[in-house]
Amino acid sequence: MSTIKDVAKYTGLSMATISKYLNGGNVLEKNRAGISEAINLLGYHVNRNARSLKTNRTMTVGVVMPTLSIPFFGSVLSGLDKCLSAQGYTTFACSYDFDKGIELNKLRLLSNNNVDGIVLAPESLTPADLEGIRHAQGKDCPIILVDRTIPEFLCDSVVIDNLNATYGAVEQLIIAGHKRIGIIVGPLHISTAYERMIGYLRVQADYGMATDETQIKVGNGSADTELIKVGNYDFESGHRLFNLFMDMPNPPTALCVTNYDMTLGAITAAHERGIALGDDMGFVGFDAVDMCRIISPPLAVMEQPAELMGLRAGELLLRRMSGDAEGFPHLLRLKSILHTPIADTAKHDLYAPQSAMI
Amino acid sequence: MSTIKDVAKYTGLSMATISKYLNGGNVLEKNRAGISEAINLLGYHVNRNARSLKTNRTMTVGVVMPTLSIPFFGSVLSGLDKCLSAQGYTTFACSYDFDKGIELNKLRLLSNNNVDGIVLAPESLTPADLEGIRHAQGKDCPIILVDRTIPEFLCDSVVIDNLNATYGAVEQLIIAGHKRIGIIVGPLHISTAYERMIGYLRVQADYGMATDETQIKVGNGSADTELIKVGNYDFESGHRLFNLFMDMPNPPTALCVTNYDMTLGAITAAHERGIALGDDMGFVGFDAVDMCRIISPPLAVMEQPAELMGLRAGELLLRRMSGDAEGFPHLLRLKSILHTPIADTAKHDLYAPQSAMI
DNA sequence: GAAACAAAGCTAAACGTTTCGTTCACTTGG
DNA sequence: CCAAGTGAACGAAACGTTTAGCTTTGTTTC
Repeated sequence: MSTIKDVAKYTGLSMATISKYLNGGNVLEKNRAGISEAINLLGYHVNRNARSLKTNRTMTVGVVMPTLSIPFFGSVLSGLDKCLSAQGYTTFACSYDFDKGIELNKLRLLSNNNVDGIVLAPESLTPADLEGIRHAQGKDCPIILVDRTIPEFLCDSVVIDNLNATYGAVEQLIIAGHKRIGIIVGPLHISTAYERMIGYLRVQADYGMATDETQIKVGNGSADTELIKVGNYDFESGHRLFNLFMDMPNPPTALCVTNYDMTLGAITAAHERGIALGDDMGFVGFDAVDMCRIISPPLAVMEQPAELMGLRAGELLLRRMSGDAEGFPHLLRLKSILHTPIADTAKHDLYAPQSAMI
Repeated sequence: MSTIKDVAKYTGLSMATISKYLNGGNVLEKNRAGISEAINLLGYHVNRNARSLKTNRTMTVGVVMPTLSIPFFGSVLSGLDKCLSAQGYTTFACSYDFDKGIELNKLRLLSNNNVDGIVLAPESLTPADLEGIRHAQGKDCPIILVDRTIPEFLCDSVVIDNLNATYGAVEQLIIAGHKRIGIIVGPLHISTAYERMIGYLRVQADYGMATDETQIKVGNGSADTELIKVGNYDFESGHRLFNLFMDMPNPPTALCVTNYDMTLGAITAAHERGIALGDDMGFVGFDAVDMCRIISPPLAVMEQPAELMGLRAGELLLRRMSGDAEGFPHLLRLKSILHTPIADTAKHDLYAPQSAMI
């Protein structure tokens, strides 16, 4: 493998000049040509390790996700990569398979691994864990949280306006005349799940519905009430809880299901029971846009802009890595998009200050 | 950030000794203790760049996938990461979004990026492209192909026994008495799609069925015949082609659909038309295991061991990176698993020499 | 107690860049 | 014609490791 020294020797210039050329400095036109020729001839490539050793920047960012086996996080990663690779960064991706130990480990590994920045979709990490990480790393390496926040931990974050998402979804059902609306949410220690539940509660309060029966008892492990069921964000939960709802003596007339896998599970269960969602019962799902559009009758569905979320997180991270600390901690909430069978809501204006946030 | 020099100074030992300690060499017990203490106190971490510069190994592998937004490739990645991170490697993941230009670019980037190994699920790359890459990199950096092979390119690969997968799937349908069996395959320039089609043709030949009407005309862009439809491996294809089949004057009585998204599309279309798959018509899908199991009636489905594929690719790559070139090029075919509504086939013995391969 | 040997530690030279402080060779304006 | 100014190139030191080859120390053996 040839080095800068070889190129210098070949061209008769000094190493410093070659380096300047490589980094976009001023070099005479005739020398440019010579260097370029030499580089091609010798098959020279920059040695990123040597460069990183010297500059203390690796031009890599680490990404840590709960899993990569569901499309949502894959899309986030995809958006991130698009944004970052355009600026010459490469992305280290890893998942922790919902395991707290691995989550912390991977994060440690990355932060000792000299990445220039970190993007994390957390699940079980505490503020103390994160502080530990932040403290351990020498140079400061910005961290951006995506999709989920960590209570009491100050950090830049890019998330969905979960509260307004369910607020809007359930509002549609209310306007359609439903009085008894059920919801299937995720594990409540995950911020997205909690916020979605709050949106559900709030819209009903605002419309003067939903009295004591939607009272929740968070903290004792289960928040299940007659109309709120807590699942695990997986297919099986959606399927099981849909059936649970339908087996009630007085089932809800409409349902909101709050993530992709659970939506698939619920739709499947409905088909099995011969219930035509949308006709026989009100329904809004999450994320399964293609599927809900093509099904008949088409279903209303809330789309989370996963790829956009990755993109925005990337942009914010780029700013932080360039040393711009303005507005820290910055919280960016992206609007989700309600696709109704009638007409999609406008796709522009995806930013949303979460007006009604608790 | 403290360095080996600081640790050396603190302990009164030389840098060489500290390095020996870090790399598992012989160091006196009392010195071990001292070094360990110093490391904790000073918050020392190895600088991977300096180490890599010296050793010419980065302990990273690059992974290039068509997309990360579908669960299959995410699972492959997950398996890879599990295997490699256990040996101290970290994984660089990127996707090329089905774009040939990006595919080549990402690969180039990685291979100039000093990764120690590469895992690739190719789509449009030619043997010449790959040879170029191989030639450009100074030290040899092993490449493993996953899921798809490249014709006429010698390379270690880990793939599914696609031929036997459809062979087995369609055989089930034949045994159940079906005489007219349709198949929805993917783009035929992708090896998986082509092989799956061949399996379909061969089993029918073996059972003395399927004469001229299943003749294919590959090469003129479309291989569509009455019973073979070529889709794009996406939801919309599955939906559309299922309807196409059903709108025929003489539709098939059974159908095999050969990937996840198209299976979802087909199931959806069937529901819309009120066709009970499994009862009204024979059906075998691919990959949507959870869904097919929970649906009623449950559907037969062919599961591709995605995570295992990642695992095996990781193991093979580890061997290659350690310098063991035995048996190159090694082709590993993993058996897919047929889940029938009656009983799953045994899950052990996932290796399959593809006996009947063309 | 000397010779032989092994274990542990040390010195110093790399690895391939970047960058700081200089020098050199021109222009230009007065 | 000179002083000042400018753009391009240079020399050399550093970044934090690893490692070959050497020295010291300690133990065993006769």
